[in-house]
Amino acid sequence: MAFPVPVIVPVLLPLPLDQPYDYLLANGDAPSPGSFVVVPFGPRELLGIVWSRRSPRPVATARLKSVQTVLDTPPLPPTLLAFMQTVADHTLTPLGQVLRLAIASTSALAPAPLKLAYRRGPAPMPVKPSIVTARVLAAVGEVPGEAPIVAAELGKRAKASAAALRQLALDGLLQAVEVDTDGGPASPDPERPPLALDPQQEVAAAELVAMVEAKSGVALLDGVPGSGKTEVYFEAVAAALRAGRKVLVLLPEIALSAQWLERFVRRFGEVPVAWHSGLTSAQRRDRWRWIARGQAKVVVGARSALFLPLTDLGLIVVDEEHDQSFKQEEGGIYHARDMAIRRAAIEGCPIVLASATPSLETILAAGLGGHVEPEANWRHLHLPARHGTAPAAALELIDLRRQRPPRGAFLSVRLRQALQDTLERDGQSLLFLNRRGYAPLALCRACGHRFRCPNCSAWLTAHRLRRRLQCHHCGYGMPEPAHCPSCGTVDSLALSGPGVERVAEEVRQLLPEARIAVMTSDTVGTANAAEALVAAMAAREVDILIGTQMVAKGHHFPDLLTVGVIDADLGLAGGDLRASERTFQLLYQVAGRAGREARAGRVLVQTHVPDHPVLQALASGDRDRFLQVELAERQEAGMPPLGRLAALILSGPERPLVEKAARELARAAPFDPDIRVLGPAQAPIALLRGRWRERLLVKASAEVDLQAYLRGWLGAQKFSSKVMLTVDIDPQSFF
DNA sequence: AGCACGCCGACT
DNA sequence: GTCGGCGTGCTC
Repeated sequence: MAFPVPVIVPVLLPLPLDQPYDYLLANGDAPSPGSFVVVPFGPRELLGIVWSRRSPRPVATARLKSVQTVLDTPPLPPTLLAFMQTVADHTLTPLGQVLRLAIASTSALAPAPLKLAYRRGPAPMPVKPSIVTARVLAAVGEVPGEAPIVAAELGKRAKASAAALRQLALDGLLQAVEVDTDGGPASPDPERPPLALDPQQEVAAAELVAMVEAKSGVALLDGVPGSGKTEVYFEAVAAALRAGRKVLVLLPEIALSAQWLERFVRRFGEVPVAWHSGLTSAQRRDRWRWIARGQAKVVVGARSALFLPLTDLGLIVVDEEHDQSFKQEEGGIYHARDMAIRRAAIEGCPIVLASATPSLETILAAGLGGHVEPEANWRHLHLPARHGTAPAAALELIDLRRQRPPRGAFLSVRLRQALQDTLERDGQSLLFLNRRGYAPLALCRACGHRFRCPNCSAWLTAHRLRRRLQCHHCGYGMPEPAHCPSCGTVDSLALSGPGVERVAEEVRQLLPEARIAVMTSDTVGTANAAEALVAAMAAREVDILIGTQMVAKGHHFPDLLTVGVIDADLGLAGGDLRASERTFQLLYQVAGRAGREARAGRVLVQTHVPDHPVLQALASGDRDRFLQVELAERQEAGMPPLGRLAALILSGPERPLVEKAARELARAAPFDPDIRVLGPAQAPIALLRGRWRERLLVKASAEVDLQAYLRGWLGAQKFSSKVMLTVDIDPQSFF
């Protein structure tokens, strides 16, 4: 008989700590790594997980505290633990902070509460039952011991109140029981007939299926909007399901729409398990448990789904892989696409990156740029043709320097005519302007005072509908002022520049009979509202849709004939590293909305710089030429993806302290011939949410171990507690 | 991340 | 004379 020997278990806590702490467990067997435990930590009690390796700096056994509880929640799988370590190493984020991403919510760990239900009780049927009693007894069935019915459901079916049911239970006519109603998710069926694919799609699908069978590989699935990328990767999903393995599909939050789910249901008969920020805590709890228990076969979610405890993964898909929203900027900075590639490697499964406008990183790795050989195990699957026979939309640049819109207006004559013409031909139009609100600048007509945010270095945007001035970087807002706070002049507010609300106003004056809708995060706050507007558009209840980048994402509107881009130059300003790439992707996606079925569409792009390479590439429809030029430029500048980059951001409420810390940090940078440290310089938005920001850029050649260099440098640094350092590996934007 | 312990200003 | 500010440091 074995004596219960106390074991030492390392426990990782969801705090910004880089190491597990050791605890004692009194009764023998150590729980497996990934198990959930509650431990005392200083004066408090915390939820943590058993980690896979001991703390590197052991503490005397006598000083160890004991694990308080081992929860019976399924442990996080070993592959997820390995993945968490990888993410921590790559992003220089403390391991414990990465754990926070994997523990969706504490309530996820509680089992679903049991529900009150009733079945037929032992008491005999009364001779003269009341009407309600008769209805209830008819609903539950005659025989005691039949399957119980959940109280709420029974009440609804028999039109009986909760009190009436309670009374019947007291009388013994009903018997109250508690039931577990969590039956798990529906199972998508891979054996249903696949959707019709054309020969090129068949070829791509077969390659993906082969990758699923080989359990490895990275594929760029590259095809214009409407080329059927989704249907193609569905066949890889089916192959993984047939092999009894599971699938994770990552989508940008906004793309996780009813339209995507409908297509999935059409192929697989059931909905997948969706994971996104809009779930209620009960939904989150149930779904997390389905996934942890291995019941969820297909999980589709936004970037946070990457940390779900899926086991037996047979395939990961990152759809719209170029999308900016895959880059998480708060609470641990990581890029979901890059991390998904690492998770696939750890899980031993292939990964598909789908996009009509792939990121330069993906283009380069797939060997498409012609700059370098493709990385081993990468392949490029091209879907050139549009599914169906829609002709590609013609794209026309409108030179605003020559075709100046009327004073105070933002639509050129050419664009106005196109809208009118489209309306007369009974087609739909879409106007794109990546600017919320009415006007990006509010000023006093009398003294020129400009309204700015007190917490950020940014102007306030005027929102006419709400009659407010609003900061788009923090929550600050104020009512539209009746008089100027600077000179006191009454009614002197002038609104300058266009926002979508103002464009809507202009269109309304121009075409009073048109049905107009505005789609921005202000007008459609929830996923459901966005869904409803998309449905209204698809049902031809809207003639002209005006929106921000929300409208650029994969919606399908068959009668959309005209797409107008109000200001193509917006994204090009600012000298951002990825300005060209982003603008190209966004405008290409917007343009892809036009004329997707039988009728030819047209795309009109207003610009002041029609000669800009991005716009020339768009006009010629030559995506690959744009990629060549852009890659060559990045190579010249030593910028990603041909070089490596990290941004160090110091921030804090006191400007001098932040500046001093930044200077000292730069001075402490170790010398390395392959690395250049630039800065410090003020971040483009120097004041953000009340914090001053200074930035350093670390540039290295592609072969350098940037993380090792940064660890060596930053590990030795001490900061005042009023200054915070954020490390952004492979920064996407410079804000 | 909390929370405690530790040194300098305005109050019962 | 204390109450309390938040700056530094620790938590197995």
